[in-house]
Amino acid sequence: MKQTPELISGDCSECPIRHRAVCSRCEPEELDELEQLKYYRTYKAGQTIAVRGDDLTTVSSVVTGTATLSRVMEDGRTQIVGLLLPSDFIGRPGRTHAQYDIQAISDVTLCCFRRAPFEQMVTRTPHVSERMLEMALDELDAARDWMLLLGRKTAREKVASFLLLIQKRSARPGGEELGEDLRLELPLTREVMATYLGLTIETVSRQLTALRKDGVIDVQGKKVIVIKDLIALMMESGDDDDGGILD
Amino acid sequence: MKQTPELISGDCSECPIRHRAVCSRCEPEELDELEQLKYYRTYKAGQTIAVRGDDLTTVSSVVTGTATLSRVMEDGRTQIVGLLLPSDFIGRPGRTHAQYDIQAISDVTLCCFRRAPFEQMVTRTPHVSERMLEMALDELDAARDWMLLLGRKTAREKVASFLLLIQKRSARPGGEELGEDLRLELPLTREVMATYLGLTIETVSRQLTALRKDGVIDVQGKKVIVIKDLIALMMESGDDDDGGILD
DNA sequence: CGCTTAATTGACACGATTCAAAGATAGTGG
DNA sequence: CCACTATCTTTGAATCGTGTCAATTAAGCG
Repeated sequence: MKQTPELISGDCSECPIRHRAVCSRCEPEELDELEQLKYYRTYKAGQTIAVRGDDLTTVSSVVTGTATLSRVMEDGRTQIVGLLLPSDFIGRPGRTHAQYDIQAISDVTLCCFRRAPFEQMVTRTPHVSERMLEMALDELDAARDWMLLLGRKTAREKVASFLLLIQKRSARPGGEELGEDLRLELPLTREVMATYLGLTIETVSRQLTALRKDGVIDVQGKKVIVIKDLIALMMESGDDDDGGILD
Repeated sequence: MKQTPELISGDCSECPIRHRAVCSRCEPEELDELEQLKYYRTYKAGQTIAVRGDDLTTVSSVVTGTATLSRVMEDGRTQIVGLLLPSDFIGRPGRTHAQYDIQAISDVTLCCFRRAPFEQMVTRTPHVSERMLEMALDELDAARDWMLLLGRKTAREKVASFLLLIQKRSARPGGEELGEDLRLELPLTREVMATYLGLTIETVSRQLTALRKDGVIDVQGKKVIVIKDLIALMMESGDDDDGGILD
């Protein structure tokens, strides 16, 4: 679990998620206000950030690392219902208790705000609430796409869709259309994949093997997957194109 | 498909969804402004309201009736990703194309606004955008709960959960703790149920039969289901309680 | 280099789907 | 008012995909 401790300056203008988080639309003076409220908190990989029912005294943005949102049934069956990546927001106005379990799956840094002052701030600064609405609606779309996957896709389609999701999210903007950003470094175990896809570990493993044998991907060790045939993988995922809906 | 045409006055203060829709927090003068923009549009049961990719020139609130949001795969597999009930909102700021197919499953009346003027209005009236954020986050929670259902629940649990969902939503506020609002009039065919639950029609039918044979429910004709044992049904649904998270 | 944990593979079981047919229901017209 | 018809629902039998349980292999770390 060694990881270079990423030193994060207190200066919001230097923040790696400056342009995407809830604060992305803020004017300099609004940023100043946020800057006074915020503080950082870090979690190690595997650590629990919150469990369902917890009193949420803070809200936060993910600055670095990855966390999962999940729901657990009484008998232990678990479904990951969201992946929290840098710039994603944790908590919501008007809700004092956590609805989901939140776990760090890599080392995570959060930019935290005490809830009450943050909520006051939000009502005063439309730039924050506008951005929060936009982010919430994006998450809603993502959740609904995932519902299609969970409800209707086969195991093979699920795994293919997952690899494409990771590929899209880890793509460095600009440059990868040259073709060779198709090497995925998964920060995730098979268990996390399975829990996200509504499958078992064994099934995920079998589907990866099958895709490898069919020449679509290459599996190198536990954490690296190379997409050998992106077009084929897209076909396997069962997704149609977006019909030109990329507002 | 006969249905008494519900005459809806143009007066927002008389509106059946006045207290729950995006406009619920508006001051009288804000309502006046909305009133000038709005117009009603009706759809018959079964009619398509929008298909994925459509140019959305309007946004709207459901006033009466029920509609579904769904995603369809190329080969026809379909998943309903949301139920639109009175007060639910259709469309989103900053998005010009429909992301989902929208279909009326009963006769539906929408309160419509042309998109551009509505968006301008929203930026000026925080009461609307606040409410939209709240509603979006509620929908997100509902979507995530549904992900647990789709990913991890058995067919029997899915059907039980569905009946409880309908029961909760059709419960008249106050009064049903006397016990006998447990007669559900489903406006839905088995097909809609199946498409919502990620199952086939046959499986839904079998599970309803099984629940009936076990004395949990009673099925009267196609559209009426009586919950004979609510506690048992809750057990069957696989949901734990909410841990006291009812903000 | 060995040890611990994660991942893979295999055999089998079970639940849900598929395909097919019969039964019930609601709407229509005589 | 009843028969007729189209549609929806239920039921049955066989199949297929994924889960379960168990054993083996590989990877990563001290």
